[in-house]
Amino acid sequence: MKKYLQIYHDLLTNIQTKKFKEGDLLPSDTKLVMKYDVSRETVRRAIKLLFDEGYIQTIRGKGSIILNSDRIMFPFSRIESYKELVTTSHLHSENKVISMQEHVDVPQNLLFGAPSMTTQLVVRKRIVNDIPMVIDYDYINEAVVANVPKQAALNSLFYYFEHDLGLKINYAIKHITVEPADYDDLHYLEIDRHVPIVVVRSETRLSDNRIISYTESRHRADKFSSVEFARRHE
Amino acid sequence: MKKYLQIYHDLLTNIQTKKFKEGDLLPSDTKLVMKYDVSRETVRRAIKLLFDEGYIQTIRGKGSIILNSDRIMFPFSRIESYKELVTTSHLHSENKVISMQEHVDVPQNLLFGAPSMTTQLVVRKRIVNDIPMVIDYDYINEAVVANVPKQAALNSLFYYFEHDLGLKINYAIKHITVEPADYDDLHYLEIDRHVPIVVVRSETRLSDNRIISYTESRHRADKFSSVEFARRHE
DNA sequence: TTAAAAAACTTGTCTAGTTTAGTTTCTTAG
DNA sequence: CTAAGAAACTAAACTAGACAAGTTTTTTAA
Repeated sequence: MKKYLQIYHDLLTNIQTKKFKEGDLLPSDTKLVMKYDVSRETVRRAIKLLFDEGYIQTIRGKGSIILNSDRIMFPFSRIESYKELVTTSHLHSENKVISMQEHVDVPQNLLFGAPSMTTQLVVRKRIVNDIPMVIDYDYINEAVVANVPKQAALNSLFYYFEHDLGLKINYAIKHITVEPADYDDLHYLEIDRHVPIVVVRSETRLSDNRIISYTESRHRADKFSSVEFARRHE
Repeated sequence: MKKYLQIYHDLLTNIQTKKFKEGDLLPSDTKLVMKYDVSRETVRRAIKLLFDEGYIQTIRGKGSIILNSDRIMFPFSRIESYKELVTTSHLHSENKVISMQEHVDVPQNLLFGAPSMTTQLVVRKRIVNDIPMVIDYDYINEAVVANVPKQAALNSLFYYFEHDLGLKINYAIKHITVEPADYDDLHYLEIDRHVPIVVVRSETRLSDNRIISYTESRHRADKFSSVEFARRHE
């Protein structure tokens, strides 16, 4: 395990379990250097990660203040935020596979000009506390993943890609719009036609920059909520 | 000027002006070290920034691939994305001040449990290409900023805070929901009642962690669009 | 007692190296 | 000509220092 990630996770756990309280100062670089027996740069990498993700606020000459992290839990600027949301908030969640189909072309409006590819289409419905919340259309690149078993779709596609296939997912670009509900939305989400839909269209890539999937997630807007943390650079 | 920021801006300019083309490799660390006559760590800081913001994809052993940066231009996970959007896309934009009022309490739903404060409320309307797009309710902390002149509200509050007052804006937390239009939305945005509103409620802080403002931005959802870049950490 | 100066902290930036792990290119043996 | 191996490259992680620029605490002088 990389040292700086070890330190990062260690500190993060202390923040999330409130061992380090909001408003308090994190141990200084020097103390962390002594505690973990690493160089200062390594400590600073861990600190930088916490800073970038909005867990702390560093002030020169003073220290690193711990921020309220309860509020920065459910951004969609995280890949697969949905699974995280469900596990961290102890909701009862269910995945239903609506359909699976091989050798499908990716729709033009998902590609944003990129060249097309043959994919396996997985359509799923996510139900939280017995309320249908999201319909996901996943177009999985067949050049990368041969054939997704139904069990993987029921559980988590990302988990299957990373743990079972050993693929490294690296980043995603997400386009967010609000659109009227279409026929399938009405049907699968069991809403009436004046409920708008938050549509998140994304392209996901591996660490070698190959595209693994295109996804269209359709959330019922009345139940939709997201929190973003934005830091300013000079 | 900090060296790593200098290098960062230099490289970014080359990417944005397409001098470095999509799919090409950035000059290697060693070459950049020679070009800018700095240490490798300094080069790597600049590279890291580009990486974090989604401009490049680094692959160990290979190099740093330049990604398509046209698509990662308009996220709301940037503070004051609106001004950026307008300037980079050469739209004709106008700011109208609807009202200004001193000694106002911040509404409960904007505070998220934080203690209240006295603020100056500035209500504005943003018009792009003659279409009213957003209503902004800015509650500006009177303990930080004495009295905002109307001219600053007409131009840009952030510009006024940073350039005229020398304040350093550091980060913001943004809550995004979709809600039905209220009476003021219908009136000021000139829409009818079935157009939903994307509501972005945010808290903005300075680099010393003081709150400078709470903002509620109400966008007409049919014209709303955002792009988020999400990188995965282990 | 008070106020100024000094010391001891803090984070931020930077240097100059090493080792590790991965990719690409060239060379060499068959 | 081909395939295997070596060499030359690439980024990633880490070390051990330096000095700068702030804040806080302690000491000193009036």
